[in-house]
Amino acid sequence: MANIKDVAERAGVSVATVSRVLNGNSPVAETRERVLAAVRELGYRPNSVARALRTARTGALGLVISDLTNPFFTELADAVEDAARGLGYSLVIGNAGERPAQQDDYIRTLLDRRIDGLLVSSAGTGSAMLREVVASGTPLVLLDRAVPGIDAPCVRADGRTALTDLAAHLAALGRRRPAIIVAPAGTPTGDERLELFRDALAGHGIALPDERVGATPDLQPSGGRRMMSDFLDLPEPPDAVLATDNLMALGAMDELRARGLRVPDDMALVVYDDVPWFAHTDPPLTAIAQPTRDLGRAAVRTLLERIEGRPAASVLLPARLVPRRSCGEAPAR
Amino acid sequence: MANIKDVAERAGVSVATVSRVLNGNSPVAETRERVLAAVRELGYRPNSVARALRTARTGALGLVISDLTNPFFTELADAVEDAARGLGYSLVIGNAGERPAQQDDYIRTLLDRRIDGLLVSSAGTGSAMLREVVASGTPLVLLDRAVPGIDAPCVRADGRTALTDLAAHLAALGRRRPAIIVAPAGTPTGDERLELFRDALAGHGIALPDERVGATPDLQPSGGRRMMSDFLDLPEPPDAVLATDNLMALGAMDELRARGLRVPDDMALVVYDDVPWFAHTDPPLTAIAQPTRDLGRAAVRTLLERIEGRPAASVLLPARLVPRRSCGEAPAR
DNA sequence: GAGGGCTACGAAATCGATTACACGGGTGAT
DNA sequence: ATCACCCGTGTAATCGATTTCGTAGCCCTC
Repeated sequence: MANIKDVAERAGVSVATVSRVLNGNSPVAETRERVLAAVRELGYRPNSVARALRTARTGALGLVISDLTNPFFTELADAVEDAARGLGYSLVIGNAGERPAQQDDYIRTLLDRRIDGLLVSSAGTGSAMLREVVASGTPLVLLDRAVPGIDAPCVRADGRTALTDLAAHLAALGRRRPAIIVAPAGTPTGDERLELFRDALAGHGIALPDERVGATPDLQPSGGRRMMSDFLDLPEPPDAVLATDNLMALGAMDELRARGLRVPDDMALVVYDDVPWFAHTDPPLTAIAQPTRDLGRAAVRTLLERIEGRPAASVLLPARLVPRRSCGEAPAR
Repeated sequence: MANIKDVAERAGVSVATVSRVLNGNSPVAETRERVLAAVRELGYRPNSVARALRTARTGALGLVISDLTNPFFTELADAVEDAARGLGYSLVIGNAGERPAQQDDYIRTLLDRRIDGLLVSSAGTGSAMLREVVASGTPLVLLDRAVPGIDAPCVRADGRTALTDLAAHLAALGRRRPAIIVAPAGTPTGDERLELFRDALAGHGIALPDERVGATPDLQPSGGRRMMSDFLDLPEPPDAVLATDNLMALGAMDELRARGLRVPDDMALVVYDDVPWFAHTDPPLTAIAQPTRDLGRAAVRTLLERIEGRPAASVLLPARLVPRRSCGEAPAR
């Protein structure tokens, strides 16, 4: 592949001139044409590795995502990728698969690669490597999941309004014994959703006792299914279940179907994360929609602020309730 | 961040020695300990940009995927990412979103970044930039979709056996009027699936007339829905439909539901790509499962062969029929 | 017409690693 | 005892760009 020296020789100028023409920094001479012609003829494309070394900017962002195969994170990654490209950045992606060790591995190699900035939707609360990121001065933005003790802006959705609306929705439909399936205790996201939901229900005089709070070890269908099964085995089973992750909701539906129970007649079901699929289930599931693409965009924008040296604050975008038919009664629309 | 010179000074040796200790190339001296101590104390990590410039190897692979939000490709990307990491490579990802122009854009920047090898599941048949990749000498492996005129190994699934089995399955269940929903004509994947299906059906004396072949402009639910609608409006509607992409199947299901038709009683439905979700639909959909993760692994392995200068052949892995309940009768299991 | 200020450009330093080459000193063979 | 060789190490070239600094030539002004 042709390099800048080849171009310089062909155009009969120095490499400095070639570089200047290409970066539009200073000159505007008639050499310009000769240089551009040489570039064209040789099919020259600057080596961005060399450029990165010299300028200390790689033009790449790192994204470490907790689980790429979870549709919510897929869409998030897609939005991030889109935004990054729009701003001229490439994206180096790492899938932690919810394993903190792997996440740390990735962060390390991304730092070695001198990415210009890092986005992390952290698996677990493992913050050892994240602390190093902060120490290294690499711009960092947390995505979807805040990490205690890490001083970096966090971009995520706020479920308060949506959960308040959901409580009202359930109360209006006469559901008195709600339940919730959450991530393991200690997960900031899970804890928060539980707390907000409980508060919102309290506003309608509805309790959410611990027996109707099911924590799964992982965010997988199997966990959701087991929790639903436990709920159904209670002396007084719930009449509505909120699954705080889309995969867990899938499992919960399986269990209902396996027992021959129908949604919404026998059980109301609500899912956190409005992935397109849920509009195609039978019945379409009432969902809490996080503004996924907006989150991705906002995260990249925030990261760029940091990269360019400006201060950047955390971003909290409202999630909203999307009523469909899984709690009874058609949505107003 | 500390660099190799800092380490050298602290250890009282030359940078060459530091490099050699770290890369295990030649020495085994007692300086070794001093160097390692200095590395530890300074928290030194080699700058891979500099290393890449010098060695002409970036340790990164590029993946241009046709549509990241399509679950089939999500899983494929995930498998590729996994395999790449396992072999010590990072993955720079680009989502073409089925837009050839964007695909070319990505390929260009990936080449500029001097990735060690490139995986492309090509959107459309746009091969201009792919031709350049081949010309540049960058190892290239095509994924899932072959591109005519591009001399590079292609890793994909072979649907022949699965479609033969499907034809038998449908024939055994008494379905005589099958239909197929495919990608636009001219798409190698779509054309091939149509042809194989038609051949397989012919083996059972079943015809697949053009009126029961629906081509959608895009691989989206909306297209699948429209095609299903067209089929249902035929004077003699089909009694079984094969959707050759999972998203199109979703749309097809929507249309059936909207018309109050039931699967499998009123219509048998089969989906290409066995994404986990289809096991959770009601009824669970009979599917043609591509060995997605194996494809990803094989693709990376093939790419590495090329990177290491060995010749590499195309790989064709068999897809298989996963009978569930959407064509009638419970699967044997 | 001399000095000052631009402009356009080249020479060379630089980024941070790897590596070819040179060299000093120890070891083993003869 | 001498020579060849090897081992461990340092010096310096190198990868391909960007950027600082210097300079030649030009125009302008007084």
